[in-house]
Amino acid sequence: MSHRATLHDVAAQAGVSVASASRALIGGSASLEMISKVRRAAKQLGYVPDATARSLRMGGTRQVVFAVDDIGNLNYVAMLRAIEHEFTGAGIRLNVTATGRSERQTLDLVRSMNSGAGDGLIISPLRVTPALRRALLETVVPVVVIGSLHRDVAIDVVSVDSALAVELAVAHLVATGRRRIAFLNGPLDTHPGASRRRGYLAGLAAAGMTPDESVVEVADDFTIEAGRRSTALLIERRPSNTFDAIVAANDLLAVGAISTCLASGVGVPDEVAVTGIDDTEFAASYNPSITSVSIGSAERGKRAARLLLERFAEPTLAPRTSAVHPSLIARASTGVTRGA
Amino acid sequence: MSHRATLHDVAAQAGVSVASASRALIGGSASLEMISKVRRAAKQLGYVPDATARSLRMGGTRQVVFAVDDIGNLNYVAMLRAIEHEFTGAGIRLNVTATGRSERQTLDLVRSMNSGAGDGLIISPLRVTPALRRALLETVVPVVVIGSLHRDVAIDVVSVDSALAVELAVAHLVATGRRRIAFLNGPLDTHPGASRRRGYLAGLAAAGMTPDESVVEVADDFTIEAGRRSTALLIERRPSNTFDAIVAANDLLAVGAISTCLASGVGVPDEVAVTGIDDTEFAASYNPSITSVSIGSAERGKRAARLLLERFAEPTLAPRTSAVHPSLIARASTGVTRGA
DNA sequence: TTGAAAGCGGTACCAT
DNA sequence: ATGGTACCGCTTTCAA
Repeated sequence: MSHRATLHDVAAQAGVSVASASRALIGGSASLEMISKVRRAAKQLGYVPDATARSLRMGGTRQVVFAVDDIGNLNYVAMLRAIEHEFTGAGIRLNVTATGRSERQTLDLVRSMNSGAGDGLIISPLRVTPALRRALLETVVPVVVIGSLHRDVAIDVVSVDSALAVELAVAHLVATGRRRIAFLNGPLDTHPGASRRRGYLAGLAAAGMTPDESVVEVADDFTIEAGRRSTALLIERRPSNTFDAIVAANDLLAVGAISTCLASGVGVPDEVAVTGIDDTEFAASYNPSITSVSIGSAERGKRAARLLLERFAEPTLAPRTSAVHPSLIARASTGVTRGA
Repeated sequence: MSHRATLHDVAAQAGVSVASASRALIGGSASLEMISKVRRAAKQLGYVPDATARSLRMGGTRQVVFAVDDIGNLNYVAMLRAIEHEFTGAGIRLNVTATGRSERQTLDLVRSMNSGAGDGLIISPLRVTPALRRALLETVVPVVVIGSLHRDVAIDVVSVDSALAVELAVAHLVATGRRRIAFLNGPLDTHPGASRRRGYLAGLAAAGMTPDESVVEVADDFTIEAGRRSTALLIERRPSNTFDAIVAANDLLAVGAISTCLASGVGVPDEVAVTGIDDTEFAASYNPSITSVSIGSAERGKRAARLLLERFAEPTLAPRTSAVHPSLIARASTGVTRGA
């Protein structure tokens, strides 16, 4: 068997027309005899329908693309699992692609949707540049953004109040007696970076504290390594600029912060309390376990999938926004659940 | 613009034939005037070629599928990145799919390759069942397995001596003075589970130690949570069955082991040393940092991608096997690099 | 119920 | 260099 069997081969083998063969397999009108004849031939030849040809004819791959910046972030893994779960059963396959932090790659990916890469796109971009926004609008298939679009563009969005997440963290630290709260942020040109900074300032203001930029560091990425580097800078400036807490903009940064503190002999949570955001398994399992603000990653994934599914069914629906509420999970890194 | 522009539309707009339009865009023989005319029309209409149609005609999606069991394991993320890196530039898109631990899903995925899901498959299966082995053999597109196939089936494989990895861990523990070494394994019906058990026994034998099944636990998954549960059982049996080290079958299990030990008041590494396997970022950043045996995940991903690329170029190549060597990275969890 | 034939959107071979 | 056309594999009218 040097070549894959096509429907033609099956029809020939069964001694019927391709049309009949197609109907017999798909479930059109066909006699029982026809059905058994064709099925037998198909089995004999090991026939498998060609998805490409079917897509071309039917217009639509039964495939959805999920695009994330950093697949190494468990945050996205949680979304991925939830999305996959929604689609399984709907007979839709999920195509995960990491856009690798480069705008070029992201744009290519988004544009590829117009050439049939999938029937829909779920994307969670760190940076929403004008070019990306335009590309998303020009996409012919439905798009759902997990994150924010900055403007009222006509696209479905699942969002979370990222600033509020940080406010919750700050409030928790204040409530547990911390007085000088440092901030370990990610890049300011990302949406999370920008909004979390706002949340930090709002949180301080709510507590009647004045911000001090000397205890604010901006990591160049939302990763452990970047968190480590920036935390080292923070510590270097001590004790002249001291602090008794660090609010990290996500769990990976928090891990970087804690490991660096400990390696420098700074106790966590005794000397410095640390909080993260995302409530990943990483945070829950770290030592000490990390207080983190859940921004409902699994829930957002689930909602994104449903929005997409609903739009498939009803393409003329007005664009919708679905918001998830953040909630803080207190753990050992802020000293609240010590001994747990 | 209610409908996507097709090549027909472009040709009409430019006042030329579809054949000429195709050539002008693809790069066949065409006059400069033709090229500019067609390109202008294409831009005007926002024409984007349909990948599905092209695939059908050309035979081959420029897409490769990478299938892993647990996308939440950073081990696979390392492979993914390496693979992606190799394919980028070759103009091949990588389609990542998590097979979610269920054999059904895995089989469906593998079989879908025969219906044009991609031009090739890289798969790293935890369990190689007879059904999976058969499905892999029946696949019409090239397959590369990262792991092991148990038999000399005619498929490219990138492997690592998983048993040796555990032996290295045991030897390291022995060399650093540990005398009763517990083993936290993953499911025995997986390839890693089975071979790592062999490595554990071999390692003990090499050190002149006799195995004691009361310090061996088999977690029901290679995850943190499973590791936690099994470690709790291990600890429960102390001090009657004591141990001063735990060899975990991967980093996630190691994290589960350490966090459970610490939560139970068992010091790491003072009372119990712990080692992992995979050398993920998780291991490097944990507190204490975890001694882990690298099994070259990135390297294996890279090699798998290259094997596939080479087979694309030379389909008649004899099946090859490429082996990576494990190496131990000593960290704080075994007390060697304390204070680092 | 069945078969013949027209596409789906491209590409490539064939003449011109 | 250009246009006409067959064809990739499948689904779906349309007649018979």
